[in-house]
Amino acid sequence: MVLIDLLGRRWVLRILWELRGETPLTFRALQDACGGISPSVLNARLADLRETGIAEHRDEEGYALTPMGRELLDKLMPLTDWAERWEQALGNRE
Amino acid sequence: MVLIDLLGRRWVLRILWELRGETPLTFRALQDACGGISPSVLNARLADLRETGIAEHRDEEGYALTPMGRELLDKLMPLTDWAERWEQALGNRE
DNA sequence: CTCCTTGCTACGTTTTCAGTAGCAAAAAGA
DNA sequence: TCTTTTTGCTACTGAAAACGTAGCAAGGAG
Repeated sequence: MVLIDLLGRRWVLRILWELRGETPLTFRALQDACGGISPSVLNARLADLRETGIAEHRDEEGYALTPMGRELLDKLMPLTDWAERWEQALGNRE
Repeated sequence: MVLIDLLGRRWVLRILWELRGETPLTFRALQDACGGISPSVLNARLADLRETGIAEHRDEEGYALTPMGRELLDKLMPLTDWAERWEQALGNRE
């Protein structure tokens, strides 16, 4: 339930997704990747993710997922299969 | 990405979770299950979920997941394992 | 000393959500 | 038939959150 609350906040899933790469992203790079999220909100969400041990800020590198955060992302990735079929089903009905 | 956008909206994950049972829920039952979400927002989110074929309203019964919605939930359920370890790790550090 | 990058904070505007009230339609009960 | 309930919402106001832009302090590069 705590997880539902966290993931249900706007931008959290997106940030997780944008941090899927191997190399860390700077604050501004992450902002751009998310398509122009405002810095105050990004900062708030990063605080959430850091407090819960999902993301971290590495000095001289930028933001990245913790090992735990990466596990979470790994559990989320299989959704792409479903999402593909889903989007196709949606397309066929409009 | 469309999925990230949809699931990232407030209450959507929660509604999905509350519809996990076998029997459909009425509008008000769902409202109570979500802990008092306001009806206008619930209605908006249900519209989102119906438009995307994830939930549906069955006459004389109430709201329930479509087969596709249930598949999505099935893909989401394995997260409980991770969430348990995560909450435990959080508890140990505060 | 200047210029650029980085990680933010400030702040006014806009959007969304919360919370309560209530309505029309259908079903249930008397 | 005439309430009373239940159900699925809509309306409205105030509060909270997000947007969008500006800008600042600290550090590094030139």
